[in-house]
Amino acid sequence: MKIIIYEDDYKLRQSLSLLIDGTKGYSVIGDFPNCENIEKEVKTLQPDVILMDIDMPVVNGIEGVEKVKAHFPDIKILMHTVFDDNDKLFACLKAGADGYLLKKTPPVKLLEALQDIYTGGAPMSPGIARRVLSTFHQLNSAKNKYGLTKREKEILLLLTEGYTYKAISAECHISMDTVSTHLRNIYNKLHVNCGTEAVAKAIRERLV
Amino acid sequence: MKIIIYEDDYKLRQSLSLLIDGTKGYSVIGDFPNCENIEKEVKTLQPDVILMDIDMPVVNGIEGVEKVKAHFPDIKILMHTVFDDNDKLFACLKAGADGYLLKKTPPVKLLEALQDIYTGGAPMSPGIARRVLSTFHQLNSAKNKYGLTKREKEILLLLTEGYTYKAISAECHISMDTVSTHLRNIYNKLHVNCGTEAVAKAIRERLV
DNA sequence: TGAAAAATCACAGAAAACTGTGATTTCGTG
DNA sequence: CACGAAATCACAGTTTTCTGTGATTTTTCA
Repeated sequence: MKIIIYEDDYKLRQSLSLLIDGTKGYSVIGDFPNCENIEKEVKTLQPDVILMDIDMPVVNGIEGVEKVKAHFPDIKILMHTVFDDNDKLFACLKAGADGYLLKKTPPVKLLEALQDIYTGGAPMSPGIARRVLSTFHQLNSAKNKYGLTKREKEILLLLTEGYTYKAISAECHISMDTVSTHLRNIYNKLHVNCGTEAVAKAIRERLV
Repeated sequence: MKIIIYEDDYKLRQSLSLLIDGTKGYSVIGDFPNCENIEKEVKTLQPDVILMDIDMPVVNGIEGVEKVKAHFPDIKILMHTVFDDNDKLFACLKAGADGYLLKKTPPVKLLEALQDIYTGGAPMSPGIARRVLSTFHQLNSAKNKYGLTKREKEILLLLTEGYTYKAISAECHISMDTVSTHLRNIYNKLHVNCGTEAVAKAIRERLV
């Protein structure tokens, strides 16, 4: 397994390099203090895995991830950082990071994580994984917090699909005035003033 | 750590129970073939962790998760299943599962996962974790596949927030006709016919 | 610096959406 | 069965949105 390390702290970079390169099966083929020339470095060295800090001068880790993933989506990137706030975390995940470890992770776990990511896993520190999963949780909950009726949901759904009042009336076999009434009630229940706002709210809060 | 097992296969249930209960620090306080009376069982036994199969007769694991999490959100639930398709996976996560292991997981890893979930982690089989992370990936990509200009994105954003043409014209210090023109171009680029449809597409595809 | 892209404005008619007010019918449940 | 919630319809007036057509100015970039 060929590894590159990006880490601005010189001593830490050396320690990591020693630890990893000194373990059988792992080979550190490069280490750098920031992502300024990451494209060239990756292209030249062709690593399997990149161990990536976030907070680095000049070009930070998140930009680094974007650059690498744009050209080499198969190279795995393991974030290694002190940040455990949601903003940084999800920015990394969106950029395409394949794993996310906090720096307090013990060396043994770090080596395991490298192995894991190399073989198709997605290692995360415990709290991080929990945070990621919890983004899925509420998706279902509070499903009907606005008290929409069955018919109202049906009509709101059609509205989100671009149906006009007339088209809805045809689809539901009711008069346009009835559609109008339903939508009026929907707008009141959602506390919005027009169709576009209702659609936005419906999709954002997954009401449909 | 007090554990309940839900698993319809009698022999597997016995094996799991023996394995886990026979390990120091783990205590299996109940095992059942389905989730029919899960609320009562959980209330009576007060487990720390539930090991949950999905495909069970009468009341399946996903419904089980929903029932437990509705009343006891702090009890951790580790899914243990042969299914590795996205539908089942995300259904479980939305229901509130805290971890997801495939049945091919070796016993040692299963015990580790129980420990992990108990201490606030979210253990997942390698491929599963990868699948979960990849849902975040594309969120950024194809950002501008419709070729919207800066101004167009700005106006589309306002539209999704419920601004009328008039309000947009005020906000952007341009005439209503210009707003009209911009939106006309936006609708063309997005291949939609009206504002609501554009808003729906913009939010669904995260253009704004 | 010259062509293309982006942003701006104008006018006008047609279509659609929104609001107010009021009423009837259907349906499920205590 | 009675009651309330849900669903239905009607009418009318106002506002907003959409479409067609055409044009000018500003910016960007090869």
